[in-house]
Amino acid sequence: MPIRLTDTMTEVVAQRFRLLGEPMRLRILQLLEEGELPVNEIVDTLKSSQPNISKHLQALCHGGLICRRRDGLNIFYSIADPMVFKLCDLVCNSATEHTRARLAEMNAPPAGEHKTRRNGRSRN
Amino acid sequence: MPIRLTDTMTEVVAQRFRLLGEPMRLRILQLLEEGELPVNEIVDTLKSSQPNISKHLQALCHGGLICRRRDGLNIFYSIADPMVFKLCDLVCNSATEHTRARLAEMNAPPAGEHKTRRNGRSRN
DNA sequence: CAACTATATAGATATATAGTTATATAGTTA
DNA sequence: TAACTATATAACTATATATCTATATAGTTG
Repeated sequence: MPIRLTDTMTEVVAQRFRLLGEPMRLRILQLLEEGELPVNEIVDTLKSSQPNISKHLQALCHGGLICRRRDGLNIFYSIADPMVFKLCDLVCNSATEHTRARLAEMNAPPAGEHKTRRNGRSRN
Repeated sequence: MPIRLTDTMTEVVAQRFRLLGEPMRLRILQLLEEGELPVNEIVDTLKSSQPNISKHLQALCHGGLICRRRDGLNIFYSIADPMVFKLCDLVCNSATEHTRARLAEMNAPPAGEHKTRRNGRSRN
Protein backbone atom coordinates (compact mmCIF):
# COMPACT_ATOMS: atom_id res chain seq x y z
CA MET A 1 0.00 0.00 0.00
CA PRO A 2 1.51 3.32 -1.05
CA ILE A 3 -0.08 5.60 1.52
CA ARG A 4 0.50 4.98 5.18
CA LEU A 5 -1.02 8.21 6.41
CA THR A 6 -3.80 10.43 5.16
CA ASP A 7 -2.90 13.97 4.18
CA THR A 8 -4.43 15.32 7.35
CA MET A 9 -2.59 12.83 9.51
CA THR A 10 0.64 13.63 7.73
CA GLU A 11 0.14 17.28 8.61
CA VAL A 12 -0.55 16.43 12.23
CA VAL A 13 2.53 14.25 12.52
CA ALA A 14 4.68 16.87 10.82
CA GLN A 15 3.32 19.47 13.22
CA ARG A 16 4.39 17.33 16.15
CA PHE A 17 7.85 16.78 14.76
CA ARG A 18 8.17 20.50 14.19
CA LEU A 19 7.28 21.02 17.82
CA LEU A 20 10.31 18.91 18.72
CA GLY A 21 12.49 20.58 16.10
CA GLU A 22 13.42 23.50 18.31
CA PRO A 23 16.41 23.32 20.65
CA MET A 24 14.79 25.51 23.28
CA ARG A 25 11.73 23.31 23.40
CA LEU A 26 13.87 20.21 23.67
CA ARG A 27 15.68 21.80 26.59
CA ILE A 28 12.39 22.55 28.26
CA LEU A 29 11.28 18.96 27.85
CA GLN A 30 14.54 17.69 29.26
CA LEU A 31 14.16 19.96 32.25
CA LEU A 32 10.64 18.76 32.85
CA GLU A 33 11.71 15.17 32.69
CA GLU A 34 12.85 15.54 36.28
CA GLY A 35 9.43 16.67 37.35
CA GLU A 36 7.03 19.57 37.15
CA LEU A 37 8.38 23.11 37.33
CA PRO A 38 6.98 26.63 37.49
CA VAL A 39 7.71 28.96 34.59
CA ASN A 40 10.16 31.15 36.48
CA GLU A 41 12.43 28.23 37.25
CA ILE A 42 12.49 27.21 33.64
CA VAL A 43 13.29 30.78 32.68
CA ASP A 44 16.11 30.96 35.21
CA THR A 45 17.59 27.62 34.23
CA LEU A 46 17.42 28.05 30.48
CA LYS A 47 18.46 31.69 30.55
CA SER A 48 15.93 32.92 28.05
CA SER A 49 13.30 35.63 28.36
CA GLN A 50 10.10 34.86 30.20
CA PRO A 51 7.85 35.64 27.23
CA ASN A 52 9.89 33.37 25.03
CA ILE A 53 9.71 30.48 27.45
CA SER A 54 6.00 31.07 27.93
CA LYS A 55 5.41 30.93 24.21
CA HIS A 56 7.25 27.66 23.90
CA LEU A 57 5.33 26.28 26.85
CA GLN A 58 2.08 27.25 25.18
CA ALA A 59 3.14 25.52 22.02
CA LEU A 60 4.11 22.33 23.84
CA CYS A 61 0.94 22.44 25.88
CA HIS A 62 -1.24 22.96 22.87
CA GLY A 63 0.51 20.08 21.16
CA GLY A 64 -0.25 17.85 24.11
CA LEU A 65 3.34 17.17 25.08
CA ILE A 66 3.14 18.93 28.43
CA CYS A 67 0.32 19.97 30.73
CA ARG A 68 -0.20 22.79 33.21
CA ARG A 69 -1.48 23.15 36.73
CA ARG A 70 -2.01 26.36 38.60
CA ASP A 71 -0.99 26.73 42.22
CA GLY A 72 -1.48 30.23 43.52
CA LEU A 73 0.54 32.56 41.37
CA ASN A 74 2.58 29.80 39.83
CA ILE A 75 1.83 27.71 36.83
CA PHE A 76 3.49 24.32 37.00
CA TYR A 77 4.23 22.54 33.80
CA SER A 78 4.93 18.85 33.51
CA ILE A 79 5.43 16.18 30.89
CA ALA A 80 2.13 14.92 29.54
CA ASP A 81 3.49 12.41 27.07
CA PRO A 82 6.72 10.59 28.01
CA MET A 83 6.83 9.26 24.48
CA VAL A 84 8.94 12.30 23.63
CA PHE A 85 11.88 10.75 25.43
CA LYS A 86 11.60 7.58 23.45
CA LEU A 87 11.62 9.75 20.34
CA CYS A 88 14.67 11.64 21.51
CA ASP A 89 16.54 8.46 22.30
CA LEU A 90 15.79 7.02 18.89
CA VAL A 91 16.84 10.17 17.09
CA CYS A 92 19.84 10.60 19.29
CA ASN A 93 21.16 7.10 18.67
CA SER A 94 20.49 7.34 14.98
CA ALA A 95 22.18 10.71 14.72
CA THR A 96 25.18 9.49 16.63
CA GLU A 97 25.52 6.50 14.35
CA HIS A 98 25.18 8.68 11.29
CA THR A 99 27.88 10.99 12.55
CA ARG A 100 30.15 8.06 13.30
CA ALA A 101 29.62 6.66 9.82
CA ARG A 102 30.48 10.00 8.28
CA LEU A 103 33.67 10.24 10.26
CA ALA A 104 34.61 6.74 9.13
CA GLU A 105 33.93 7.80 5.54
CA MET A 106 36.28 10.71 5.90
CA ASN A 107 39.06 8.45 7.11
CA ALA A 108 38.59 5.75 4.55
CA PRO A 109 38.96 6.86 0.90
CA PRO A 110 35.64 6.65 -0.97
CA ALA A 111 36.99 4.19 -3.59
CA GLY A 112 34.36 5.27 -6.11
CA GLU A 113 30.72 4.32 -6.45
CA HIS A 114 30.48 1.19 -8.46
CA LYS A 115 28.63 2.15 -11.58
CA THR A 116 25.95 -0.33 -12.39
CA ARG A 117 24.85 -0.76 -15.95
CA ARG A 118 21.49 0.67 -16.65
CA ASN A 119 18.60 -1.70 -16.85
CA GLY A 120 15.84 0.29 -18.46
CA ARG A 121 13.11 2.15 -16.65
CA SER A 122 11.88 0.86 -13.39
CA ARG A 123 8.15 0.91 -13.77
CA ASN A 124 6.60 -0.89 -10.88
CA MET B 1 20.75 14.73 36.40
CA PRO B 2 19.49 17.95 34.86
CA ILE B 3 21.07 17.73 31.43
CA ARG B 4 20.46 14.74 29.23
CA LEU B 5 21.98 16.16 26.08
CA THR B 6 24.76 18.59 25.42
CA ASP B 7 23.89 21.80 23.64
CA THR B 8 25.42 20.54 20.44
CA MET B 9 23.56 17.26 20.63
CA THR B 10 20.33 19.10 21.35
CA GLU B 11 20.85 21.10 18.17
CA VAL B 12 21.53 17.94 16.18
CA VAL B 13 18.44 16.21 17.50
CA ALA B 14 16.31 19.30 16.87
CA GLN B 15 17.67 19.46 13.34
CA ARG B 16 16.57 15.87 12.76
CA PHE B 17 13.12 16.50 14.11
CA ARG B 18 12.83 19.55 11.92
CA LEU B 19 13.71 17.36 8.97
CA LEU B 20 10.68 15.26 9.79
CA GLY B 21 8.51 18.29 10.46
CA GLU B 22 7.59 18.83 6.85
CA PRO B 23 4.60 17.08 5.28
CA MET B 24 6.26 16.82 1.89
CA ARG B 25 9.30 15.11 3.36
CA LEU B 26 7.12 12.72 5.33
CA ARG B 27 5.32 11.85 2.10
CA ILE B 28 8.63 11.20 0.41
CA LEU B 29 9.69 8.91 3.23
CA GLN B 30 6.41 7.05 3.10
CA LEU B 31 6.83 6.57 -0.62
CA LEU B 32 10.33 5.26 -0.20
CA GLU B 33 9.21 2.81 2.43
CA GLU B 34 8.06 0.58 -0.41
CA GLY B 35 11.50 0.60 -1.95
CA GLU B 36 13.95 2.78 -3.80
CA LEU B 37 12.63 5.19 -6.42
CA PRO B 38 14.07 7.58 -9.00
CA VAL B 39 13.38 11.28 -8.56
CA ASN B 40 10.95 11.56 -11.46
CA GLU B 41 8.64 8.94 -9.98
CA ILE B 42 8.57 10.73 -6.69
CA VAL B 43 7.81 13.97 -8.51
CA ASP B 44 4.99 12.35 -10.46
CA THR B 45 3.49 10.67 -7.44
CA LEU B 46 3.64 13.60 -5.07
CA LYS B 47 2.66 16.17 -7.68
CA SER B 48 5.21 18.76 -6.76
CA SER B 49 7.89 20.43 -8.83
CA GLN B 50 11.08 18.55 -9.58
CA PRO B 51 13.34 21.18 -7.98
CA ASN B 52 11.27 21.15 -4.84
CA ILE B 53 11.41 17.38 -4.53
CA SER B 54 15.12 17.42 -5.27
CA LYS B 55 15.68 19.94 -2.53
CA HIS B 56 13.83 17.84 -0.01
CA LEU B 57 15.72 14.77 -1.14
CA GLN B 58 18.99 16.60 -0.61
CA ALA B 59 17.92 17.59 2.86
CA LEU B 60 16.89 14.06 3.79
CA CYS B 61 20.06 12.68 2.27
CA HIS B 62 22.25 15.13 4.09
CA GLY B 63 20.47 14.28 7.31
CA GLY B 64 21.21 10.63 6.77
CA LEU B 65 17.60 9.51 6.53
CA ILE B 66 17.82 8.41 2.91
CA CYS B 67 20.65 7.50 0.55
CA ARG B 68 21.20 7.76 -3.19
CA ARG B 69 22.48 5.55 -5.93
CA ARG B 70 23.04 6.53 -9.51
CA ASP B 71 22.02 4.26 -12.34
CA GLY B 72 22.55 5.84 -15.71
CA LEU B 73 20.59 9.04 -15.84
CA ASN B 74 18.51 8.17 -12.85
CA ILE B 75 19.24 8.77 -9.23
CA PHE B 76 17.54 6.26 -7.01
CA TYR B 77 16.77 7.23 -3.47
CA SER B 78 16.03 4.81 -0.67
CA ILE B 79 15.51 4.73 3.06
CA ALA B 80 18.79 4.74 4.93
CA ASP B 81 17.40 4.70 8.43
CA PRO B 82 14.16 2.78 9.03
CA MET B 83 14.04 4.31 12.46
CA VAL B 84 11.96 7.08 10.94
CA PHE B 85 8.99 4.76 10.71
CA LYS B 86 9.26 3.87 14.36
CA LEU B 87 9.26 7.60 15.06
CA CYS B 88 6.24 8.16 12.89
CA ASP B 89 4.33 5.35 14.54
CA LEU B 90 5.08 6.72 17.99
CA VAL B 91 4.07 10.23 17.05
CA CYS B 92 1.05 9.01 15.17
CA ASN B 93 -0.28 6.99 18.07
CA SER B 94 0.41 9.74 20.53
CA ALA B 95 -1.26 12.33 18.35
CA THR B 96 -4.28 10.13 17.85
CA GLU B 97 -4.63 9.61 21.56
CA HIS B 98 -4.27 13.32 22.19
CA THR B 99 -6.96 14.08 19.68
CA ARG B 100 -9.25 11.49 21.19
CA ALA B 101 -8.72 12.95 24.66
CA ARG B 102 -9.56 16.40 23.37
CA LEU B 103 -12.75 15.18 21.81
CA ALA B 104 -13.70 13.50 25.09
CA GLU B 105 -13.03 16.78 26.89
CA MET B 106 -15.37 18.60 24.60
CA ASN B 107 -18.16 16.13 25.28
CA ALA B 108 -17.68 15.85 29.03
CA PRO B 109 -18.21 19.02 31.09
CA PRO B 110 -14.94 20.50 32.41
CA ALA B 111 -15.63 19.73 36.08
CA GLY B 112 -11.97 19.18 36.89
CA GLU B 113 -10.67 22.74 37.35
CA HIS B 114 -11.43 24.65 40.55
CA LYS B 115 -12.58 28.18 39.89
CA THR B 116 -12.85 28.31 36.16
CA ARG B 117 -16.53 28.95 35.79
CA ARG B 118 -17.06 32.68 35.62
CA ASN B 119 -17.39 32.95 31.90
CA GLY B 120 -16.81 30.62 29.02
CA ARG B 121 -13.19 31.00 28.10
CA SER B 122 -12.80 30.18 24.49
CA ARG B 123 -9.06 29.75 24.51
CA ASN B 124 -7.27 26.83 26.06
C1' DC C 1 -9.16 48.97 47.07
C1' DA C 2 -3.91 49.35 45.53
C1' DA C 3 0.48 47.21 45.10
C1' DC C 4 2.81 43.21 44.03
C1' DT C 5 4.03 38.72 41.64
C1' DA C 6 3.82 35.24 38.08
C1' DT C 7 2.50 34.29 33.67
C1' DA C 8 0.47 35.35 29.17
C1' DT C 9 -0.10 38.07 25.10
C1' DA C 10 0.59 41.71 21.51
C1' DG C 11 3.40 43.82 18.20
C1' DA C 12 7.76 44.23 15.83
C1' DT C 13 11.91 42.34 13.76
C1' DA C 14 14.90 39.01 11.98
C1' DT C 15 15.87 34.59 10.23
C1' DA C 16 14.73 30.16 8.22
C1' DT C 17 12.76 27.75 4.70
C1' DA C 18 9.12 25.84 1.29
C1' DG C 19 7.99 26.78 -3.08
C1' DT C 20 8.69 29.03 -7.58
C1' DT C 21 11.26 29.81 -12.29
C1' DA C 22 15.40 29.66 -14.73
C1' DT C 23 19.63 27.55 -15.42
C1' DA C 24 23.49 24.37 -14.63
C1' DT C 25 25.40 19.78 -14.35
C1' DA C 26 26.01 14.98 -15.42
C1' DG C 27 25.16 11.07 -18.14
C1' DT C 28 23.38 9.11 -22.52
C1' DT C 29 22.60 8.61 -27.42
C1' DA C 30 22.61 10.18 -32.10
C1' DT D 1 30.64 16.49 -31.47
C1' DA D 2 25.47 18.02 -30.48
C1' DA D 3 21.02 16.94 -28.78
C1' DC D 4 18.56 14.86 -25.20
C1' DT D 5 17.24 13.32 -20.40
C1' DA D 6 17.35 13.29 -15.41
C1' DT D 7 18.66 15.68 -11.59
C1' DA D 8 20.74 19.53 -9.07
C1' DT D 9 21.41 24.30 -8.04
C1' DA D 10 20.71 29.43 -8.00
C1' DA D 11 17.97 33.33 -7.19
C1' DC D 12 13.85 34.90 -5.70
C1' DT D 13 9.26 35.36 -3.10
C1' DA D 14 6.27 34.32 0.47
C1' DT D 15 5.32 32.43 4.79
C1' DA D 16 6.38 30.72 9.34
C1' DT D 17 8.39 31.45 13.56
C1' DA D 18 12.02 32.52 17.32
C1' DT D 19 13.08 36.23 19.92
C1' DC D 20 12.62 40.83 21.70
C1' DT D 21 10.12 44.80 24.29
C1' DA D 22 6.07 46.43 26.16
C1' DT D 23 1.81 45.51 28.11
C1' DA D 24 -2.10 42.77 29.76
C1' DT D 25 -4.11 39.29 32.69
C1' DA D 26 -4.76 36.61 36.84
C1' DG D 27 -3.95 35.66 41.55
C1' DT D 28 -2.18 37.24 46.09
C1' DT D 29 -1.42 40.28 49.96
C1' DG D 30 -1.44 44.59 52.31
